[in-house]
Amino acid sequence: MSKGVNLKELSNRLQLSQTTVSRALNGYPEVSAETRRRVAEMAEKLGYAPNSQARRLATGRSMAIGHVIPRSIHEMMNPIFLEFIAGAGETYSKHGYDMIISVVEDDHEEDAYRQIASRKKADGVIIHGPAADESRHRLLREINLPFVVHGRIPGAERETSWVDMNNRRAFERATNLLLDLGHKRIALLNGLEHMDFARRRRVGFEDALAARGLAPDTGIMRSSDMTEPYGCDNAMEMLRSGDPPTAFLVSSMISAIGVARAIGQCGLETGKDVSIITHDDALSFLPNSGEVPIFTCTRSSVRYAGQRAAELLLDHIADPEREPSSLHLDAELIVGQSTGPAPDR
Amino acid sequence: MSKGVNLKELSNRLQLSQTTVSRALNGYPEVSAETRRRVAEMAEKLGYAPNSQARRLATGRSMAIGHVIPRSIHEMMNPIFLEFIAGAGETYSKHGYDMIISVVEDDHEEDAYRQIASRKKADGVIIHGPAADESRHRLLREINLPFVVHGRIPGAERETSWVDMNNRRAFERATNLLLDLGHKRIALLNGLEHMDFARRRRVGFEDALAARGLAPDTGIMRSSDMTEPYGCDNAMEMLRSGDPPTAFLVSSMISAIGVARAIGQCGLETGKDVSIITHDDALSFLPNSGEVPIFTCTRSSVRYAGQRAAELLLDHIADPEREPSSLHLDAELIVGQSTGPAPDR
DNA sequence: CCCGGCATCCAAACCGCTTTGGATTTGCTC
DNA sequence: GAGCAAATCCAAAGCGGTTTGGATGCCGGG
Repeated sequence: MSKGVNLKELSNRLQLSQTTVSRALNGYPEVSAETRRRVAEMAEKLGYAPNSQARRLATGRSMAIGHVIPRSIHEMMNPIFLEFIAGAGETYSKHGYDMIISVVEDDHEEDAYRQIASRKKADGVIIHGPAADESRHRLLREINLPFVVHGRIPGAERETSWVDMNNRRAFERATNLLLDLGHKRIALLNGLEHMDFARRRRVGFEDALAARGLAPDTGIMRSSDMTEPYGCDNAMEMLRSGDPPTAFLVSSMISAIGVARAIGQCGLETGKDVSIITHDDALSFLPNSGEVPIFTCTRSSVRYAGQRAAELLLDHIADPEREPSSLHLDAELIVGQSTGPAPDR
Repeated sequence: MSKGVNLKELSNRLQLSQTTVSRALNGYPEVSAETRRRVAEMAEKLGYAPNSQARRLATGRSMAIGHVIPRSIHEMMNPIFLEFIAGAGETYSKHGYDMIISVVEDDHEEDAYRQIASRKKADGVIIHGPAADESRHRLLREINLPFVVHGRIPGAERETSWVDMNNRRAFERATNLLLDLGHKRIALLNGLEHMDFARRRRVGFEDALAARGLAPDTGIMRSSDMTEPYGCDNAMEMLRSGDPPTAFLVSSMISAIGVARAIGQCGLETGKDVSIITHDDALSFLPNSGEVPIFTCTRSSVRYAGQRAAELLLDHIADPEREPSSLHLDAELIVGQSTGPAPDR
């Protein structure tokens, strides 16, 4: 455990060439078992660890994955992002990769990607929060930087690798559950609809309504950053209107909590007077579990998505010829305490 | 904007030596203005960007800061951590540093630090969530890796650099506010008290009580991971007991939301029947602002703390001889809607 | 006994940049 | 016009690994 031993010194001590020592440590075959043992022993004794910069330079691979996040991300600079990162990070460290995160000014995102590529800072990146009019994938292809999308890029599903949950289907099922419970007037508190995932969720919602011959009422459909007050304020406004909804379909637990607060403040009871279904990203600090979860929800672990997205990316880096491949995660529909039959009018 | 031009090629094209080109680009004085201009122009034209691995190897500085986070962090694997990271990240990119995050198995944390040091992966690290019996600072000192603590290490305040808020004072003031409002029975929902910050908050709470000749009642003091259900369940239990508290002092907005939910479920009104003061880390997705914030709170921006901690660390890396220095942030006490005079009994 | 072949190991080139230690030129002073 | 410092620029030596292209020694086969 001494400090700063490098290859040269280690090989000197062993009376061997750097070549042999390097090979012994990296598991190449042209080294005798006995020599390999000696090398390993001495390396351990001297606390040798290869300098990563030197190795990266020599191999030409940076052994790092980049995540660039704009400074003022809306939806993203939220816990969901961290949870994803945590999942991806597990995969990276398991494979000896580093995770580098660049927080950049909003208008420097493209620059950040270009730098990653030109200065060889990372071997690949992950695209977060694809928008409805996404373009980052073109840039990345142009600069030849491998990537995987968390979410899907509309129109480029075939040609890109991605990991996403089935947003449309999840919200369709959730809506059906509410309809089955007799709810006719269902509010939608969606995320920002310039984001692909929010758009898909909305389609799922509308499809379910349409299947029963119902038309969506834009008067009780909102789209915004999914904060707590967003949920509370909008729910409050709707509940106090002349024709209040009897159920809410919400895109995030955080906002759902706000909705529940509004319901309480109106003297109503969640799950009885008013129902809520929310999407649950299975965030660690916002558990919605227990025998009967607080919220009825569509659930899909973003952390898991992070792990898998990272694996996909590493696969593509290992074999650049590989065809794009994707993972479609299905959200569970879990019945909790926040839903009940529509109240008699 | 072509690809892969390196120094050698660039200097060939310019009919200059690599030395001169390097110097011109890095702003050294021994280059004529005219030459510098030519170099800059050609570099731009060919889209030259120095390979960061090579540069790191040559300079011996990795230009990166490490953050190691255990896989199953409790308190930390929460939005607070991300917000801090975001702040720190801004500072890093402003100074040309990369941020590398290692998510490691809980029992490999020490290993992670040793690797960062021995393989020269980062020039420094930030210690997150110091415990009451912290020891990471010793390890880091031993392996000679510069660091800054987010929080404080009890007993090592002098010898380490840190950025922390005034936890004790904040909770003392909050408690005083409640006492001034006539509350006699105040519950404390604290974070995990093996963490330094939680311990300090508790002391502040107890000090304020003691100053008025009151003894803390451990029957209404809890310490746990600051989740939403934690707040709700514990508040519920206390409110339903024979001698319920009239006010709650809570360590996190997330849990405070849970407390509010419990209050609602008991048919009581927050800010009237029961008061809440929470600490507010100013998380972007949990805004507690507006003319009159929802929660009365002690507020201190962790994002800001992240920025400053990063600056401190970079300063120390730039000048290793520098004495440890620290930043003590003061939390504001902000009155919102969740507090009111103690109800008559 | 010679030779091809395998098992081992090594010297040196290379990755792309920074930096040291001059060499050459230019500009002034006296 | 000599002398000297300042201004410019360059060749080459690292930084610490990986990898190519042999050497060397030892073996059994012919």
